Amino acid sequence: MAVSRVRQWTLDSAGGLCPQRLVLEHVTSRWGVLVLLALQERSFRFSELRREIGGVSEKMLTQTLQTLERDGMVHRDAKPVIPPRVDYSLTELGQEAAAQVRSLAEWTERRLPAVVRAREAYDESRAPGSSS
Amino acid sequence: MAVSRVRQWTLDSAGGLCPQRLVLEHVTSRWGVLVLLALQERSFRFSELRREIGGVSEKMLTQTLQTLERDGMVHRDAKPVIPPRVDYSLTELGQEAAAQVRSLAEWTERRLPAVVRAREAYDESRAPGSSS
DNA sequence: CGGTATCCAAAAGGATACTG
DNA sequence: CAGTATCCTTTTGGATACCG
Repeated sequence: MAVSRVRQWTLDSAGGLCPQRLVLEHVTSRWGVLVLLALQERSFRFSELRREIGGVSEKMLTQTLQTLERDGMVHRDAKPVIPPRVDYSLTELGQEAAAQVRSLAEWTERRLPAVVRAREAYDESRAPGSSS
Repeated sequence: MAVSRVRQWTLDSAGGLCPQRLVLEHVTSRWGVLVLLALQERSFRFSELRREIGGVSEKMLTQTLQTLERDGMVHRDAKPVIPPRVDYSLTELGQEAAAQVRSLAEWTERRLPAVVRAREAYDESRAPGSSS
């Protein structure tokens, strides 16, 4: 399969990220993950989504939504009313992305105990005083 | 299911990332993805892995490997010989992580054409001169 | 060979003020 | 309400030099 060729996933000739890597970056980015998970449930208005996620600045939410919209994952529905009302939802492509991300998120959650144990073992194995 | 609670995946009380989010960050990080994909094939020595991935600095490869080792994904086997020889391979947990990441990577690759089309449509719809 | 330590440039990200 | 524009801080990451 094509993905087995690791070099394909590294830098492009110009020193930037390859196209597929950019998409992966967008959907797994700090806020991208949370936007996809939230919108998978239902559509949200901008401020509503901001409250739902929590801790995200206006700037970053705007940027994340625009990136995902450009990538064809998010649909933006701006109603021409005053005050402005904009609804965000997932496209077909976005639903697929959200499903992938959710799968990864659920694996992470399932295996978190194993990771925590590994960390404790790792930290203890080189803790100061362990050999005195 | 637990992951549907988006708030659980956002910031912790101290303003940092929640534990599961940190793990996800590690396995989907720029070099973490490439390390997992490479080591899924076979084990590598440090310099060998560095060449295989390409474009990664010593510092970042070291950092990535240490993070993944601490998380219990990567096994580090340092042979006490001169010159030093260190082999890296995936643990059981790491193999699971690699499988998840590969699945996401393959989806990205499959759907890249749709993303590219979406981007073109997006860019063209607000290209200067489209309304003059 | 396989790292560590340090320094510095670049990029990400938050706070604030302002606009349609 | 839903952004945009600007500034500034924090984080990331690469280059270099050195060590076991």
